Parts: sequence; C-alpha cells; structure tokens
Amino acid sequence: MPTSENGSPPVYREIAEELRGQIRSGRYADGDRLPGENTLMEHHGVARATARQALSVLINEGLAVAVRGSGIYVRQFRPLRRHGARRLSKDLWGNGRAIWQTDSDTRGYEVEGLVVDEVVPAEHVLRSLGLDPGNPAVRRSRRYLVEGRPVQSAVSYLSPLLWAGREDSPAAQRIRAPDSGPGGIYARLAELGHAPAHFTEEIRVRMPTPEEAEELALSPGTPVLEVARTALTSDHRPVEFNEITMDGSAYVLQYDFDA
Amino acid sequence: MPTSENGSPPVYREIAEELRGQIRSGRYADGDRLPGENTLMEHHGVARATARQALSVLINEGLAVAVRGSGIYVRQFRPLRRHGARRLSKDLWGNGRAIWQTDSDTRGYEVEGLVVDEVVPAEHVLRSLGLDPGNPAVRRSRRYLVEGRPVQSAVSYLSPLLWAGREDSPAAQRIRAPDSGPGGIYARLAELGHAPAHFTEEIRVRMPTPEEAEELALSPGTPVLEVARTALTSDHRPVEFNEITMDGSAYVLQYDFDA
DNA sequence: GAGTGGTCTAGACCACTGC
DNA sequence: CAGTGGTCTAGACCACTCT
Repeated sequence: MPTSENGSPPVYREIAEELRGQIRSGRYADGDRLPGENTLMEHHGVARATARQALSVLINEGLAVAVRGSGIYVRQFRPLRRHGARRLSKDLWGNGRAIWQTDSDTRGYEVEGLVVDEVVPAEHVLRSLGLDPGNPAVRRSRRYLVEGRPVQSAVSYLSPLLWAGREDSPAAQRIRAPDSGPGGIYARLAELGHAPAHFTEEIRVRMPTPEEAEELALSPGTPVLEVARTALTSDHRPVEFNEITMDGSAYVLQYDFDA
Repeated sequence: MPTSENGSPPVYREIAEELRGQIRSGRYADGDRLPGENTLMEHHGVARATARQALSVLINEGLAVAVRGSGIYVRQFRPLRRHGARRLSKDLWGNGRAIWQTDSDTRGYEVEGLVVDEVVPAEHVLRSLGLDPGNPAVRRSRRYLVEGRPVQSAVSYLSPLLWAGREDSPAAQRIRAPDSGPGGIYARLAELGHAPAHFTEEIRVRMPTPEEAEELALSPGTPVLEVARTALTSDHRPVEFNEITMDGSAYVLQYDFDA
C-alpha cells in the first residue's frame, strides 16, 4: 500500500471497509454473524490469507470477535458509567457505603480475589505517596466483576507511617485485613486522622499487556483505561494511591466540575 | 492455539513475547530498531509469514511501528497533560486567554483547518444541547497540532437559539466567524448572557476508525480518547457541546476534585 | 463429520529507504 | 541496487463448534 494516497487501497482493506460499512449501517447488528473466511474467499475471489487479513482488521479495531469453530461476530458494547467527582463525595464513604456501590447502574459489582500484602512499590507509586525509595507499603489488590464479567482490577497502596505507633488500633488492623469495614478504607483513614479531602485522577489509555488481556478477558482490539488516583488530606498530604486498570470497552468515565 | 492454557503457545506468540520482554527490559530503547522479518526467520527458523505475525502483535499493541523500506522500531511515547477542571476555570477565558493555551507544558499548540458551518447534528448532540430533532446548530471544527504532529480534533456545537433576535450582535457574529475573538467562544457566550458555569465531561476509549487514524496520523495499535463535554449555565441550561477525539498515546488526562 | 477459525510453510511481486 | 516491509497466492494440518 502506498505511503499516502494515490492508487487503489489493497484488497483486504476494501473488504474490511465493506464489512465495516455494513456493520455501521445496521446491516449486521450487535452479535450478528459476519461472513467467514470461506464466504469472503468465494465472493471476492481472494486467497484465504487475504480474507483473514480483512477480518483481522475488524478484530483489531474492536468491531468484531472471532469464535473458533463457529464464526466471526459483531462485537457488543454496553458501557458502565463511572462518575468521577460524585462517587467520591464524603456523603458516601462517610455513611458506611463503599465507593464502588455507586458506580454501576442497576447492575451490581462483585469483588474477587482480594489480596492484602506488604511490598516495596514501584517508583511512581512511592512518589505519589510522598515516600522515599525503598519504603514499604500495604497493597490491596482486587478485581471487580459485573454480571460475571471482569471489568476492572484495582491496586491500592497505603503507607504504614499513617498508623505508626497505633498498629493495634481497630482502624489500622482493618486496613491490613481483607474486610476493610463499613465505609471502606477511606473511613478507616478518617478514623486515623487522615480523612481524604482532595483527589486527583490521571487517565491514560493503551493496549493491554497479554497478562491484562487475560485477567480482564479482553478480546483483541480492546484498549484499557488506566486511572491513577491519589487521595490527599485537607492539608494536602497524600494518603492513598490507587491504580485501576479497566476494560476500555466497558466504561464511560464522567467528570463534573464548575467554571 | 488452545482456548485456554495447556500446550505451548504458538511460535509467533513466543517470538513476540521475547521481543516484548527485551523492549520492557530496556534491551531495546525508544526509537531503537528491532530485528526485522529476515532476522527473525533466520534466528527462529520460521517462515516469513510467521515472523510477520509476531511483529504484527507488537505493532497492534502499540509497542512498535513499522517503517516501510527501513525497519521496525520501538515506539516512542511522551504524553501531554490535559487538566480537566483547572483549564476551564473562569479566570482563564474571563481574561481573554483561550482554553487550549493552558494545556500543554512548554510545547505550544497550533490550530489547523478551522471550519465553521451550520448543520443538523446527530441525535446524541441534539440531546446534549436540549434541542429537538431536526434543529440546526453552528458547528466549529478544528484540529490541534503539537510540534507539527496532530494530537486531537475537536468539534463544537452551539444552538442559534442562543442569539435569536440578536443575530447581528458582535458576539453572535464572532461565534459564526473563524476567529472567535479574545477569550474564545465561552467569552462570547458570556456576552450573550449564557456564561458557562458547569461542565460535564464523558470519556470513552476505542480503536480509531480509518478516517480518524488518518486525520490524527495514528500508527496501528493506538487507541483514541473521546471526550464529550457539555457546558451548562448557572441555571443548568446546556449552551455548548464539544466532541474531542484525541490521540490516546499523546495524552494524560487529569481531573482534580474534592471529597 | 462438515464447517469454522488458528497456525504455518514456501513461494511471488511490489514500493519504498538508504547507501 | 540491496534490503526492508506490504500485499497476495496456494497449499497444509490442527482444534474447535455445531448438528
């Protein structure tokens, strides 16, 4: 194919373009089965590899998914809505509700594979927490499912310095326990005198690593959203760093703010 | 390849995995040239198509880019930071500065291909503006470049009802002119008595359409960020809808808010 | 068992880059 | 002009799904 315009596009692109148009126009709806390799070979008089290449374009665009032994299907797409500001308002965790309960519409979240341990976090995590290199942190990892499907995995980091000298307090113990108690981690931080008052979230997009693709059961052509949240006290001390990796096709992020 | 685990992964995946590891470990740095098809064929004793398939994995992951006639190179990645709340504060457009001037660090934006016209917008646009189906709107489209590279394209919609009966006022004329004047569109809206007070932004991710890939000069494996912003007055009337498509590899979005 | 997609081989011609 | 990636053909064997 030429670097820019001029001659006609390669055959496989034209086939892909034709199918793409038919998907967009509604000729093929969500979940419908697309013409397979054999059909495309006949109809367009091309070799198998060329038909495959056309289909791989759609798959890498996230428009279609291949099911082995069955066919190629139009991808379905019904995102969840995640609210930025509203969901972290003190009203919620101040009253014993966990954050993620406000996230999804009527569909409920399930938490899976919660692991709590202590590690020396990566450099960017330490920086966000205002810790020096080599310092340890409590790490809380888990995965969230909606309707049985994994949609995000989250890892939260907290510095043990926040409860130094009070290791045995109920709040400090809960932070290191799988069940963080009513209101979650933020309520415990408040009990320790480190109530979160400000948040900053950084959003990045990229294609998943193979590990992430497996953990979130992503089909090819699905990008991930990476949300890195830092929670700060009213005097702007960082008290938590949370790294969330989300199925990009599963979410719409919403932020509301004033001029 | 097996549906889940068991047997060994296909050859092309192993080759891709090996290269991926070498990229991550720093064995190949940003912009370095990776072993090409011929090299992989020799070293791994595979056919050309298999070597190609391995490389296409990395390319679709956004880790590498192919340059015809030259080689395969490790992708570089240095994102811009786009601030959500801060950049839309009234201090900025209230004083005659355009929004995008606050966006990029030291690198400057250039605006290109500004087009102003009147159209009947898509349904979701009309809904965001609170307009009935079939209503027209002024559309302002443009593209932003950083260091000569296209990074986002934006389309803004405004209802003519906002200046009904005042078509000839300076503000209304500027809104329909390529140069919207000091402070940009939001300053003009304020002059018309529709000063934006609240914003809501919706963020979506997906793989680009071929048209978007061309417009933003995206290399394969690059997702796009879609930011849909609605500007509301203090009495919550929508006055502008802005749809921004961004090179996902070029941006980090940041939002700051309080508990 | 027929049909589907997944992997792989061994060729071919082309357009482009860089020396 | 040698080397690179881009496209394409014509086969092959396999694992899986569906009926």
